[in-house]
Amino acid sequence: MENSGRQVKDLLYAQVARIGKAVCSPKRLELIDLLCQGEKPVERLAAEAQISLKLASAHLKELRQAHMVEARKEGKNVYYRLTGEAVADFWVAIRSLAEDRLLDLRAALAKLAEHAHELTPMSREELLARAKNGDVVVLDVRPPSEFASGHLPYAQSMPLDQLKKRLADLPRDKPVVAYCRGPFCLMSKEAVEYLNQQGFHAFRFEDGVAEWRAHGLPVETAPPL
Amino acid sequence: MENSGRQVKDLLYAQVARIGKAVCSPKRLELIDLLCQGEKPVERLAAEAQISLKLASAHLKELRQAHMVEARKEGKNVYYRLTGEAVADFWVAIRSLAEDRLLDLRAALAKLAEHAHELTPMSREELLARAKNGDVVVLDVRPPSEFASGHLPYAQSMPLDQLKKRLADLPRDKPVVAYCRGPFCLMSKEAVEYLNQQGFHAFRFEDGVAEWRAHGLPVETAPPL
DNA sequence: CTAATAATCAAACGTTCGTTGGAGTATGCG
DNA sequence: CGCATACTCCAACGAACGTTTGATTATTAG
Repeated sequence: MENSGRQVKDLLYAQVARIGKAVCSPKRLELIDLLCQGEKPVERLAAEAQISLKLASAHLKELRQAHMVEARKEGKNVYYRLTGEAVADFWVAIRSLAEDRLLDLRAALAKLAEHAHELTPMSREELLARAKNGDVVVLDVRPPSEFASGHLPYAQSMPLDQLKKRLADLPRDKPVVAYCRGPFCLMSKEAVEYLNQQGFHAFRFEDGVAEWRAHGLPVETAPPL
Repeated sequence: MENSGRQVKDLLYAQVARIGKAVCSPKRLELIDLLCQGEKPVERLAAEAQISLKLASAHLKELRQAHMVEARKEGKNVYYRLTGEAVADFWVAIRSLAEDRLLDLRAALAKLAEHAHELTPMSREELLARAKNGDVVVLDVRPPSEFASGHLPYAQSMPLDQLKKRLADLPRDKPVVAYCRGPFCLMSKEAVEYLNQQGFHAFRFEDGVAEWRAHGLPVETAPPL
């Protein structure tokens, strides 16, 4: 009786540990972060996480066995996606806990924002209101496919590699706020540094779509233009 | 430049993976679950998780290195506690995700509730309101020390091993709702089965204090009597 | 003081995990 | 058809992990 209780408990905790095992590898976490931006084929995931295709495939298999991602085959490609928003929320939660508890991580993030003035001094709600009014221009500097599968309201797609060619589209008299995949992504930082060099009033917004949605705010999925 | 970006990202994801590593072992998850009930010395943690003292010590060291628990020495004992409510919230979150995604876990939990009528057919808010009115009696069947360090409002302490002696304290004309450490704890199940055998109208409530608090509901820390 | 308790440390075991290389499977193209 | 692409499976390596054993450090009791 006492022993059967132990067996049940071992089984229950072991099941939760399957999720834990899935998120104990840095590369798997990075893949989850990438998949928060929308579904992608293995090849793209491997390239963006800078690992071999084989290794990406192996890690994705682990994530699939934990039912955190699922695959869809289309032509020669296998597209992976998260099994639900709960997985993205969990990624936001574990990253938040790590930021909260691990001083090393907080120090590393602070170093990324060493030019403090580059960080947007606005709350999510304020940004949303001012973007609605047209008081600020919100730029999504991720690749177009990620923009298409979900972006902040009133944001316009401005992939990092097109920024230099499309400077004329941007106002010089209004604040420009750039965001990308989230706090661990460096694309918006790069964009903001370049824009400020060119005389714009540019700020970085740390949220990605996953953080935005996890805090209960709306996300648009159809391109606005 | 591109390479330094990789180094930064590797560092960031590796930090988050420290949290993941801490929660990839079933025993460590069980220790976290136990510590959600309040601080405890190593010996008690080891006994309740049914592992050796040495092994418990080793696992607690891992958790300490992830800054999820901290220790306080008092006399011959070392008392461990969670470093904050965020850790308890995270435990609730990872367990919820596992319940959500892993069919094996859902099946095991359903088997625990095989007598469906034993589960409380009430929301948290409804239970709180009816307990306030005195329409139901809420029993905390955990050990007294855990009750003392935090319990549901209007609950009375009724440790499982004292239940048989104190049956006279319980009403036979009102529903009796018993809770314990949470969904993975079997104490409330045992209590409810016994009470129903004895002719009471007893129900199990799956939440523990951590679940209750994570959903934004109030927790009392001083014993009511 | 010595003896006993509570806990950690150090070493060692078998196991599992991350990663790589090679082979194998399905799909699309010419 | 044959070849290239996209991916998965299998085997193998070293590294890291979970667990146990024995020795070691604090603290209390006698």
